[in-house]
Amino acid sequence: MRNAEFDKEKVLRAAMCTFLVNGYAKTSMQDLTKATGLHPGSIYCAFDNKRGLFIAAIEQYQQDRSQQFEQLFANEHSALDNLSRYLALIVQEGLSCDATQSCLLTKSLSEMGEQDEQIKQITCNFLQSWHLALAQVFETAKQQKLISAQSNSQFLAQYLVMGIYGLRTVASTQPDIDVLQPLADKLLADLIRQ
Amino acid sequence: MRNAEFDKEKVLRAAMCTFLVNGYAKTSMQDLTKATGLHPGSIYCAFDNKRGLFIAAIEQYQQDRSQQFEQLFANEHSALDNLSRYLALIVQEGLSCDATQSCLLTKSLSEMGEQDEQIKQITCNFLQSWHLALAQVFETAKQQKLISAQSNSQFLAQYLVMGIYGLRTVASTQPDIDVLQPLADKLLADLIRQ
DNA sequence: AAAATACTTGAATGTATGTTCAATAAATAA
DNA sequence: TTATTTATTGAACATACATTCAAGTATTTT
Repeated sequence: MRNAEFDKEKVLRAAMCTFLVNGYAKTSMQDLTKATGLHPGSIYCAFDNKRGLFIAAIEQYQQDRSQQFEQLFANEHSALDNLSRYLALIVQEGLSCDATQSCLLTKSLSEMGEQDEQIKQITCNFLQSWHLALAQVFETAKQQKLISAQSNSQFLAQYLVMGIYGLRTVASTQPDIDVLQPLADKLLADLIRQ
Repeated sequence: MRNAEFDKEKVLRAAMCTFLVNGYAKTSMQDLTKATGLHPGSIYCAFDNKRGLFIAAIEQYQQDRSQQFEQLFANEHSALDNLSRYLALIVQEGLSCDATQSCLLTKSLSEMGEQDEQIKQITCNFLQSWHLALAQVFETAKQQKLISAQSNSQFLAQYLVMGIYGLRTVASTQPDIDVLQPLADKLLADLIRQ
């Protein structure tokens, strides 16, 4: 027996960044060996092929984002304050003009959803679980009497998801705080309005 | 002298569809010769190279969309009715599950914006002119006293742009009328609210 | 009609790519 | 220690790709 020498999470995050900057198709194995420090054979041994590494990177991405999400919402603050902080974070990411801060799930879905059914399934499932997590936040807001008891948490979460997708795209054309912050503010206001 | 034998607009729309389905990187010259009916040499003669054909296809896309937009809004109906019809169209496109109905500008920006500055500029400019056209619609709504005179048309258009970006992404994960229509309805309602 | 011009054809070219593999090294088990 | 298993190395491979080009064809100009 012999264990792998490399740190799997580090390798996956390096691959993740490379895929985020170049996209899947334009990321070469050479890019990946440079970014991860692994030789081709090691990548094929550990992840089967380029696509396998990509899928593993997507899964790592989801895990990292989920953990970040839980950390942000795991407190006793008002759910709406947490939502506000969450949107501020997304605005910040948009301002950074850093491709490694954008969403690997939507980017991959946009690039490959049409041609790779499995990757479409994986990304859609992860996006769906994000939607559900947001719905939970609105449920909490309801319990905290911050929004009307008649509110449809599911729907509000869907609307917020839509808004965040849109906000990220706007950020890619206008990474400007004076553009993004008012949009985020109105989005939140429209969500909590009775 | 001798004129090209092919119909340039037809060729560009065929290329457009191919790029929309496969993305730029995964569209091969072979795909393009098959889709357009042109031989490689003809493509290189008319458009320089694959990238030149891509840029020409983007420009054709913008022209087609602008024309469609103007047709939809060139009437004496209420500006809000026109907006409502416009959103219904976008919902329809989302339901179609047809990659050729999605937005070539945002898709190209997402795929290549990080690596090709010129394509980033072109797509951002076209998206910006769309934003301006929508701002004009809100100006009209203001003149028609359909929205408050204090409304910021520029901002409302930006918010609508954000919503449409988001709606299109939601459609790619859930092409379901029961998901998309309520989102479009709330988006419009939030726009015209005082 | 003849010359000139410009488009069309499709095979050929060189390059870049994802992948494989045999040799080597390291770790564990017997 | 020895045997066995598994990871690492990096050169080699086959393929697929964007692009070129020389020959052929059609149209216009003189």
